Amino acid sequence: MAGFDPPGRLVTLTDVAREAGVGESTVSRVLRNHGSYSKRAGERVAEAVARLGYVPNRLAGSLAGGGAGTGSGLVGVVIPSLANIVFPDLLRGLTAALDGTGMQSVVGVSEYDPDREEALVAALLSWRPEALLLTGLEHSPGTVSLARAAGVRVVEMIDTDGEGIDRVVGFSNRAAGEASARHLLARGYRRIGYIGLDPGSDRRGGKRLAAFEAVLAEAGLSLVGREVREGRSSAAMGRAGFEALLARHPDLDAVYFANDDMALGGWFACLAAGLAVPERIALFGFNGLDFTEAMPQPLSTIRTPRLAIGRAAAACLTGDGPARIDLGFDLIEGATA
Amino acid sequence: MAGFDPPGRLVTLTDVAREAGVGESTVSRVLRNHGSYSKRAGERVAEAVARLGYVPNRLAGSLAGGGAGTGSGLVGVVIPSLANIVFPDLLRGLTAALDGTGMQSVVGVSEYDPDREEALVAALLSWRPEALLLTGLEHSPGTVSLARAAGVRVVEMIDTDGEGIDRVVGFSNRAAGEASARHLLARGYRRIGYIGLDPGSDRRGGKRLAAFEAVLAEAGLSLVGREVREGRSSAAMGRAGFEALLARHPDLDAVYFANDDMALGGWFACLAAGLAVPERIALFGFNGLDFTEAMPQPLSTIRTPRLAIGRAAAACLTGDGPARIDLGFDLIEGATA
DNA sequence: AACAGAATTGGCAGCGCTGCCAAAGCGAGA
DNA sequence: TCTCGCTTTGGCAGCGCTGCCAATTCTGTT
Repeated sequence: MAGFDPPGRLVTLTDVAREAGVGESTVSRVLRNHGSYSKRAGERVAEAVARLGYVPNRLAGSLAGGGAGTGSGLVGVVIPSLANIVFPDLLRGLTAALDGTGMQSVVGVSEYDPDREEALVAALLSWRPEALLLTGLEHSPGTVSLARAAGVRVVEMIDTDGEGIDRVVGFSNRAAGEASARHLLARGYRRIGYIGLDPGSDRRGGKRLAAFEAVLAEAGLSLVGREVREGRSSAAMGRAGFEALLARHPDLDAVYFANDDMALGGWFACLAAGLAVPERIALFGFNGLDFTEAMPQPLSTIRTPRLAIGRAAAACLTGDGPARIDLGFDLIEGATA
Repeated sequence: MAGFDPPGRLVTLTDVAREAGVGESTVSRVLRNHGSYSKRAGERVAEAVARLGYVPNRLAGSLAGGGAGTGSGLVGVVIPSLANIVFPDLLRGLTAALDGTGMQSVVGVSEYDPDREEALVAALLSWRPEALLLTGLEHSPGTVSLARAAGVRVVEMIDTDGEGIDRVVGFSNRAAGEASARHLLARGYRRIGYIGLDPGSDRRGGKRLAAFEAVLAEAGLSLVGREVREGRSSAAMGRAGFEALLARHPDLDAVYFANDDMALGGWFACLAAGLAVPERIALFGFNGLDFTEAMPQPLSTIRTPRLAIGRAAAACLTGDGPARIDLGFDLIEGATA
């Protein structure tokens, strides 16, 4: 039952031309609706295509279509992870915007490893994509030179704090960190802890934290304690981290989390331990994931424009927009801080 | 600063051959490490590649490489959504398994629309992928005939309840629904409600529900009430649905949710309303998402082998495994039912 | 009916690469 | 030194399609 009608050759454009009784160029023009052709030719070709079940070969089409410039219809995308809904959200915005343009994205997952990112970029470029979408601004030198030499549009998504290769779409993680700190300070919290991931791999989290600490320093404060974990962030990690941190620093009055997943874990921990939030201890997250607003106490967090970033990145591919698009973020006051 | 060194032609294999002072075929053999060549030739080619910054053109490679069979190195994947972490998990398993094989996946998102799925399949097939990975067993006739005519391996993921086109990898949603019902019955719950999505689009959820109801019927019971919502499932939707359902049927003693996100929303609703779980009302989810185990009361749910499905699907592409792989699922007793 | 100008059409080179094949290089035995 | 058998090499056709160009077929005029 495997799908093998003719195990051999697939239907080609030449077959369609023969079947329709027209020339190859005419078929090509009809199929792409490019150039002029008669109504009659259009009908005959459409019939032949239907009869033969022709599926165009875009490998050939892209190869033929003027090597550089005309475009293959592929977009190469590198994201660090699929485990965190943030990146699928990015892809969602992207594919939604790409839908109907005839472009497809080829996705690589770097697992936060710059070397792997470089390998992926090389692999993706071998498909001669029309554009390359990367995540963040930190890349290996090899990645940068590959991207530059490719002669295609390069869009770096999410982070706007630094120099980009070509186009940059995102928001300022630094500003997000600062806003978080200012919010906590304004609410009167002074004994603040942090729970996050290894800044070596979580570059953007590291930027937020640095900005957060800078604001604390301005106020003559510093983090009371921090708990940094390795691996994939999760509610379980957030809960364990929170419990460990609170055991070390029972006098904390607020905790800043690297993201909402971990913050949810922290909230679970409070619930389990009977700690009043935010009276006994305040929680502040990052990302503004869907579930936060359904919580009995909506999580105080920062909502990032993930879909919009994906969409804007797609828009960059075609238009000649600005080199840098800052989509900002929203501070969600919530009820946990 | 855009990445445009030579706005015109990119480096080709012919350039490398000239630079290295060897023939094109030799370069090709060296680069693919296929066929025999001297050590000296290998070195000269490697140097020339490095010097020129050559990136192979796989469009051309795949086109040349014996049309059918030799393989393009692309895998076409269609998933219904990126908004639900379940499908990124699938991709994660897949890309992890594909990593190092030189294959890349091209992903399309159908948004649960069979027509869109068909369009995506056609679009993906135009890249002459080596395999086509679909989600679920329900497809439009057009999708099925396209897939069959393509002459490539077709793998349908997640659901094993029904006939597949070629290969099927997943678990039985029917069995999952039955297991959920048996669990609730065994725990003594009798007045059970359901909160889920429109079964027209959520086919697999519909299968689970049907099986769930069949088990209830065997025990002489039926669902006390159900709340079916449209759109993207979320904790907020689960919470709203739960509150609506409970308002209509205050005597419910358990609720079966279409997935964990909605169940989390239900749990939030209980927390907010001060309803004891599971004493006053029990909650049962589906999927076994990460956060469920970090909850103060771990959610009672069914853990689905999403990563393993992705991995197994990747394994199908190469090997000649069985037509159907059932990876099963785990019932997580949890503490909410 | 003849003609200019526009619309439509087919032929064919070539995109960059791989597979095939024949030619060349090489070492060892006669 | 010459020949045999193996390894290594380069040339070239062709994958399926598109772009270009010249040929052909219309149109509306005069």
